[in-house]
Amino acid sequence: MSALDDRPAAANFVRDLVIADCEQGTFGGRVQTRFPPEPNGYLHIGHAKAITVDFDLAAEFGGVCNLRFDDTNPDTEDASYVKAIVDDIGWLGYEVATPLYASDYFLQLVDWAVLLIRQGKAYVDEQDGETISEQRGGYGNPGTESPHRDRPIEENLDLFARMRAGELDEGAAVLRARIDMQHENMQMRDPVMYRIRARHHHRTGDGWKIYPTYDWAHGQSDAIEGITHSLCTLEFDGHRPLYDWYLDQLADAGVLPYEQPRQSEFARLELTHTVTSKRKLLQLISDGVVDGWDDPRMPTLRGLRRRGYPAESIRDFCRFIGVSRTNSRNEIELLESFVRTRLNAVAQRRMAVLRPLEVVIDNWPTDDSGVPLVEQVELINNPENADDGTRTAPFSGRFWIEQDDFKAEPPPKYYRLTPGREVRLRGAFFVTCVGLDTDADGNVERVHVTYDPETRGGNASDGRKVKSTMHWVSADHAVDVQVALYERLFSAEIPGEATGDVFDDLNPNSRELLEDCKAEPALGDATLGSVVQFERLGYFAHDLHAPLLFHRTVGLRDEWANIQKRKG
RNA sequence: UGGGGUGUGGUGUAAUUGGCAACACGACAGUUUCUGGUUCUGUUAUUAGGGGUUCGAUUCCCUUCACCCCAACCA
Repeated sequence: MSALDDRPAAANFVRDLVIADCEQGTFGGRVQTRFPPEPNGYLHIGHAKAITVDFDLAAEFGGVCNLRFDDTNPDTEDASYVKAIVDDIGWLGYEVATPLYASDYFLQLVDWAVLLIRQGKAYVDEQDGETISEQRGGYGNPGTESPHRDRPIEENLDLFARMRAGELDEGAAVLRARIDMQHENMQMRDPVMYRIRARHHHRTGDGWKIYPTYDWAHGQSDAIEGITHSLCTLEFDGHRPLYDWYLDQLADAGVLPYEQPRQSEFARLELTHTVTSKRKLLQLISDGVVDGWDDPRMPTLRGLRRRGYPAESIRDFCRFIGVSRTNSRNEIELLESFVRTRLNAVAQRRMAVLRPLEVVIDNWPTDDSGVPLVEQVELINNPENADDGTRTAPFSGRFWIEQDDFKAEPPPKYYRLTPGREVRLRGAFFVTCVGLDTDADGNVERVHVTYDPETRGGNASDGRKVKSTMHWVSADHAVDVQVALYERLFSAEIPGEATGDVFDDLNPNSRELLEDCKAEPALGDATLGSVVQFERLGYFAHDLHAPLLFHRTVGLRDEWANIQKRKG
């Protein structure tokens, strides 16, 4: 654990609740949480918040957090997602001893359902879904009771057994809790506990013909595992009375193995310029807007990872934004600031030129046969970390600079290379612009400079200063690389706010692939997946597979860009 | 239409439960610097509105308003 991880957990209402429970001995001093994803999609930044809250809270109070797959709907779930989710959680930095599955409790759940039937608290309803829905009533109007609501217990037992045995067709019947069709909370109007679904399940195979609903499975799974604090998002707030009702019945029957767990809800994470809805992420892929779940523009953990976001920075962010019940949306800039903070400390510096402009040193020395001499200059790997040491880079009479770093006619406050001005080439020499070559259209093709041999290493012996230090890459030694530049996937802060359709706010320039970039030779020794800083440009991640492809993780804070933006 | 939830700067969270509204991001102005990065400093708020109780209210009471969630055999 690094220094940033040591900061005390921020105050929040859930943590206060846990502290109060510990003081009062509510759960015998135990704290146990769970993260319950449904294995039907990939984890994204929103899940990262839930994971961080669930795992950190348990860890802080000496408890454990279970990873439990909520695999109660065989229609959409798949084993491949299970694997990816376990993998992503591990990458985020959390240890999962053994993944658990709601499907492991199917037998227990059925036993408990039978218990409720015997107590007259559940019944089989043979009406179709549409009828049941109509009878549920609406906001303000009470529901009406099913004609099957008062059928004899033996009949319910028999019908439920037949549902389970596969003797009834899909949709022919459901098991319902017998609560209150007049209840002002819709969730309490005799909710469905089981539906008939003769499907293959990724873990239980073809044995089950009925599957429990979320509400019936979730709280009971919590109880079986000994969960104390069942944390979920705000939209489940209305389900809490039902969560408690089921557990109350089982507690009254004396069958719960642990203290009765409690559910608390907090606001989900929303980010500006980002969508996290599973449906919309899927559509981005199927429409070909992005390349897949791990496209560096995706808010998925796999995407962020490929983009170069350190797992620690995601955790820092999730810890910092807090836990509350206020619907809110965090600025993506905050996430990026945590990424920069982490990367600034650990990323080694390298030089690369994205849009090359050739510079020739007119007074550079040659050997007897007219070949330019080559100097090796020493460069610091990371000014933030002396232990990273130094490296050398070749320097000769021709090099590349960024097109942006030269202006024939400089705008106000521009202090990079311009005719007549002297600048420093990082770690090398001072050079002064003495001329330029242009093509037929007047575009700058090449810049001519002279260098001062007395400035070797980057300092003038007479102590004179220059306004600007620029990065460069020796033209005769450059490594050709490709760089993918990324901007926000959605240009609007709140995608879809204006028209109702998030896809109207897609940024057409979310990716720009630069094929003709020049990098210093040290970049040739790629460590796949690692992140470096290209000096003055930003942080760039080596692709996981292609050694000479770099993804821009995030740019450096750029005051010059702000100055230009302000001028419009 | 009924029920539930939430309102603190541009943004997100705090405030020892009635005592100078704090932290961070962003923005702006400086500082430092061989990265227009980093560092450091400063500026950026009548706590949704209106009443009340009190010496004193983000906190307690009344009231108005705004936003979010709920009528899947999804989770």
